[in-house]
Amino acid sequence: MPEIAEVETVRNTLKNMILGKVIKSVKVIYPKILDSNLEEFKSILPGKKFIDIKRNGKWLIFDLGDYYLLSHLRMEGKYFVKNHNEPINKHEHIIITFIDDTDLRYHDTRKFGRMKLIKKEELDSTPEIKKQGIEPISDKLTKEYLYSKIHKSNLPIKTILLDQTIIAGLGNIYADEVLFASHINPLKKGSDITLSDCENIKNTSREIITKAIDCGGTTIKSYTSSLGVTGRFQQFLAVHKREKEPCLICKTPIVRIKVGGRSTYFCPKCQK
DNA sequence: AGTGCGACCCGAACGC
DNA sequence: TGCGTTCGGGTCGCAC
Repeated sequence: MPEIAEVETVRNTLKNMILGKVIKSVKVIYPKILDSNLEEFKSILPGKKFIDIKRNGKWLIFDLGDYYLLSHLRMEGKYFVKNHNEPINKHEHIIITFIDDTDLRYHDTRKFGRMKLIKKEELDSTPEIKKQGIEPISDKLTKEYLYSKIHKSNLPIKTILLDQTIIAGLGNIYADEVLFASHINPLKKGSDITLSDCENIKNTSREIITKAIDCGGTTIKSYTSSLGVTGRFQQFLAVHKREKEPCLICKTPIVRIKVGGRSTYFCPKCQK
């Protein structure tokens, strides 16, 4: 599932593949992916050029000149660049064809991803972007900021870390990893989180996301015509998806519980 | 306002 | 073997 590091990898890879390309036509096979008017989407895109690709939290932001195309991959969204004459896969829902007869194809087995076309000046007032919190790799993420957002909440810290309006881009995997690295129990209430905890969360989230982005970067060479989201970060996971396996620090079996409806992995000894 | 939960999807894992 | 059922996961929107 793409989190901030995977989205950053997709962004960098796509920049190398589609910047400068001009759209010839658009085919929308599954319109529910769009949070925009279908007819507008199909009529506005042709003629636009991909000028840049930005990112905010888990949102990809394609710069088309006077418009932005926003794209959220949710669980399994992927982009593929293919020749226009290749057969359309059953999970390819949006096809953007360029004047050089290559396609940018949006592929999503779960159909959870979303796209939205907005005028450039609307970016800062678009709800999806406006409510993004501070990214883990931003200098603006301070322990004081985190403490102010966390210490009045009765929710478990795991749930708080998944709130994109506080930290933008952390998902279920990295939230578990950050809490393990910070020695914080995922069920600890926001109101019990200390300033020192916040400093740990700030530091470990920056370290983990930076490392994950670096890992994603190392896989760029393996992308050819397909742009998956399989980074190499898996090999560094300390707790996530490691139920019953020994803790890397103390050998205690990793425990899996549900927090706020989400699978949560932690070490009961290291994360009291 | 803060919180909880169903809905959205469908492939994989599971149960019989 | 093959069928039906359950689960997961990010975010939204509705209910309380």
